[in-house]
Amino acid sequence: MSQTVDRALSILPLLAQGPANLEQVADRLGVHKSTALRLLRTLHEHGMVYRQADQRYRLGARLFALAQEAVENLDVRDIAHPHLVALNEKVGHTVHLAVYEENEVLYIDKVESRYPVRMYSRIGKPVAITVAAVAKLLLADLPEPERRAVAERLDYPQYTARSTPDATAFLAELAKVREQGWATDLGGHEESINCIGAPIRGADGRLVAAMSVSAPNVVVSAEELLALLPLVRRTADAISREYSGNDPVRTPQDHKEAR
Amino acid sequence: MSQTVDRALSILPLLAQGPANLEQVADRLGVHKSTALRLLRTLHEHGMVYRQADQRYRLGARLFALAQEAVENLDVRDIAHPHLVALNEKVGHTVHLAVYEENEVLYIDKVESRYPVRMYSRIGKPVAITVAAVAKLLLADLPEPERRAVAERLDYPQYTARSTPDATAFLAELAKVREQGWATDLGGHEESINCIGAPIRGADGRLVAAMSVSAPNVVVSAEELLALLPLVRRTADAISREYSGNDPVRTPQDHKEAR
DNA sequence: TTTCTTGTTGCAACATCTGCAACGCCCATT
DNA sequence: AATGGGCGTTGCAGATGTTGCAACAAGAAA
Repeated sequence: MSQTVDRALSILPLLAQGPANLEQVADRLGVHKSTALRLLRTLHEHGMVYRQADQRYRLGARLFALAQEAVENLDVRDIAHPHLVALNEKVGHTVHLAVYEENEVLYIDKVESRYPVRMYSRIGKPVAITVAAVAKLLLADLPEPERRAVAERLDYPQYTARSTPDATAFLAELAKVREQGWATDLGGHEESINCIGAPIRGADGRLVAAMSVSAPNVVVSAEELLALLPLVRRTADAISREYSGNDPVRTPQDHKEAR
Repeated sequence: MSQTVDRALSILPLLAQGPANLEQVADRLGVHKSTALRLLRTLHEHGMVYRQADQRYRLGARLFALAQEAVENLDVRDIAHPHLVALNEKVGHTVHLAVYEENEVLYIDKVESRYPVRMYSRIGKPVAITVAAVAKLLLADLPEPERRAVAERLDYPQYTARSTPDATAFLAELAKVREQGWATDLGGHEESINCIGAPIRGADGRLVAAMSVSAPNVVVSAEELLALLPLVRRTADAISREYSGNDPVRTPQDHKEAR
């Protein structure tokens, strides 16, 4: 749409491959040296490119400062909430959103079941970390040494007969969760409540949050709840996509062709 | 230099603060809606901005990908990382790696403390330039006129009672740092956190980066931390040697494993 | 329904960008 | 020291791309 900006932005992926001097940039852009120079100057003023000692250009610091700032200001909740509501309207059960932070898993959003039977959970409250589906998902994503360290540091309260008994069992469960990409809690926290969860990932593939659908088995059986799994996973994936901004990203070579 | 590109790039930091709609962007940019629209479209085609469900714009995935590459291209990081990890394993405290670029000092790598007490810092984030040990080291290495110019241009926020008060004090501190070849920050940024740093030099003797070890004084006193200085300096020297390729390179295979 | 708000498009005026050619600087070669 | 080549930089005139306007479209609110 805007030729000048288009050209300027095309410089960035080019420099991402490695440092380049003015002439190389001009050539690969298909413009005159002086044009490339002016574009690079503008990029430079904004800190998007950096000029190293040998006068060659490479990507600049502001790029990751920007990315960093954006990530900090990005709230999963904002993005997830409408999806959670939509899911809740479809299935009727309670929907949770949780994040991992400093050895804890916290609920950060919740859409109440439309059925009168409610469960005990609250936004901001730590999750029952050894049994909840969202906790399993979030912990399963930790790098191996930390995962093990956390698992061994935890207490394993026997809420019910189905609660995770100890670190060994928990680590095995985490491995399974990691493998299959989803998690359950079948009566592990409260005897009569089942729960299925799915992961929400950021652009780098790491988990940023996890969501779950919970229902007491007086309303639906565990099997019926599990039938909702594809729906829950699709929702989680939709949130992931929106969160990481992957949606309509074109491949770099599309640009030249489209011009 | 280039108005169009200048405007387009000005949109990015604006969106980094949070999502904005067309009109907000146009207003804050001081241009007509249609102009802003075209700029945003161009940014969009390059994946630099993303349009969320509510039509508002935010920074896009490609920006993050580029930022990622930018960080990876800073190759001191590749070499330093294994050393930083090793040091962290030995002392347990948080280890930072930082570079100077365009009047800023940026963290480009960090290995977290194994203690639960963590400090507020993040890769890609600008360092508190007037107090941080790594900043003192990097600025002390600038040629005299530039060093003075930068020092006088800076603000001197009084984070704590021990923060560097003004340019004069800062220049004196830099002279000392230059002299002794290492630097400290004793409660200058956060009252309870101390920090010791050492320089990493390229083949030409100029600084290419600086590293530091930080610890809250609830864990170790300033004196205990200072006792680690020889170790920190040895680590920095090892990185310098490997980076400048002067010495028998230690363990080439470490890189692949650590990355 | 009407009324507002917000995003989008076509267009004519013109400001901005472009490519050129000449210049200057630095380094390598003689 | 002088010469020559490589590369970055600058001023300029022409023209291309960009701008702001005003009108339109679409959706939300009243």
